[in-house]
Amino acid sequence: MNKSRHQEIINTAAHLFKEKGYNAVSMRDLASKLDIKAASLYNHISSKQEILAAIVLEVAQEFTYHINTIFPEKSSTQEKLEAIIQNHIEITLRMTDKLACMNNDWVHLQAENKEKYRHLRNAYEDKFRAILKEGKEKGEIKDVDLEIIVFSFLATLRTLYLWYTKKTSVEVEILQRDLPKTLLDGIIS
Amino acid sequence: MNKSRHQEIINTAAHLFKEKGYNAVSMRDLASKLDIKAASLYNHISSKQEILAAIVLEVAQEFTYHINTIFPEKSSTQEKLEAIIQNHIEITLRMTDKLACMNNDWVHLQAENKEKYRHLRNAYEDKFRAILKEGKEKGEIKDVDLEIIVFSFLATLRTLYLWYTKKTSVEVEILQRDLPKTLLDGIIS
DNA sequence: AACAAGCGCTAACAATCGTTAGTTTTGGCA
DNA sequence: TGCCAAAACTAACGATTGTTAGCGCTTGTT
Repeated sequence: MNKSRHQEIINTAAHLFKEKGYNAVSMRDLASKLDIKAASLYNHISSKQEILAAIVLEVAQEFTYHINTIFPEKSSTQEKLEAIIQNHIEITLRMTDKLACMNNDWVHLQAENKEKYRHLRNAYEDKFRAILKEGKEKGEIKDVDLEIIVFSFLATLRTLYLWYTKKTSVEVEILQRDLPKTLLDGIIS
Repeated sequence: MNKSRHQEIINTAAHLFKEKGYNAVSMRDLASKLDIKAASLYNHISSKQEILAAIVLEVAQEFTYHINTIFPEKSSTQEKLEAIIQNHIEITLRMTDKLACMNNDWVHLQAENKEKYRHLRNAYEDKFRAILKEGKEKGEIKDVDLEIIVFSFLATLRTLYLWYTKKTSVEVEILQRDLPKTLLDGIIS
């Protein structure tokens, strides 16, 4: 039940891109999934590249928006990090296909759009870094190389969609309960 | 300084596949990087698909081999996990391009080769799971959902090559020192 | 009843793809 | 020097790619 044909095309594209990758999905593949001919797509979109940009930038902006809602001062570093983890889980559930597509296919964006994406992603990472840095200065976080924390957190959070495709959605509560534990407190008892 | 032209082709292909993805690299691209014509490639390899399979399966077998060298009984769970982390770091450094290619492009393998890869990967994950399970039974590991640990560890370890391209190789010792800490003991002080 | 817009269609384009056939060049060994 | 195999080349193939042009049907509004 899509609002417009435009959105329907983008959603279907995201689904196909997730499975096969941007370059392996032809406009004819996409059209056939929608039970129309490839040329008919161009009544709704202007190019294949535009579809990719719409998908990637939508998700990237979603992340940007959410990290900016996290209070700068009030809560503890731990609470902030937990909020970020919950954001990732929530977005992963809500827009699985588009998120997977963003992760795998942003490389295929052309000049301006690729730069826009890179900018959004860097801004997100910088926000994340800043939270960790503050936490380290306050002594709430261990003395471990900061970039390694950034990397290992985001590596896990960004690829949650891989986990979600394998498991049933019943186990989401377990993910929400145990993923923060694992990332924040480790696994050694 | 490659042993044979065959290896040189595969190494160059891995490099290009890493940057642009399997489908975005044409045989003409590959040939031109080697200063020859596309048709000349076929004196050394039989198809583009064969190149991909060689790359992906080589790396997958490397991982399989290494996890089988980890003692089943002797060492503690922590030591085993540290050994696995070191393996991932070492392989990431030694065959960055091929590893990246495996992670991104295994989807484009055809039937038999894709199945071979899936089998190797599943076997690796099972070994990893078994180590964790044993650790949990011995009480060496926290009572956290096992699949979440598997996922978050492997998500980080498999994408180390992303980190490596950004940072200088000088910081590898820091990675070897702090990544195990981060993954095993968490970041909250 | 006439019109316009939305949305599908067929047909075709130029470009590029992986790959093959057949030929020439190269370089090391007899 | 002459030979042979390895490895380069040119030319071309059929298929597929993203995209455009132009046409026709449907539907709701004037």
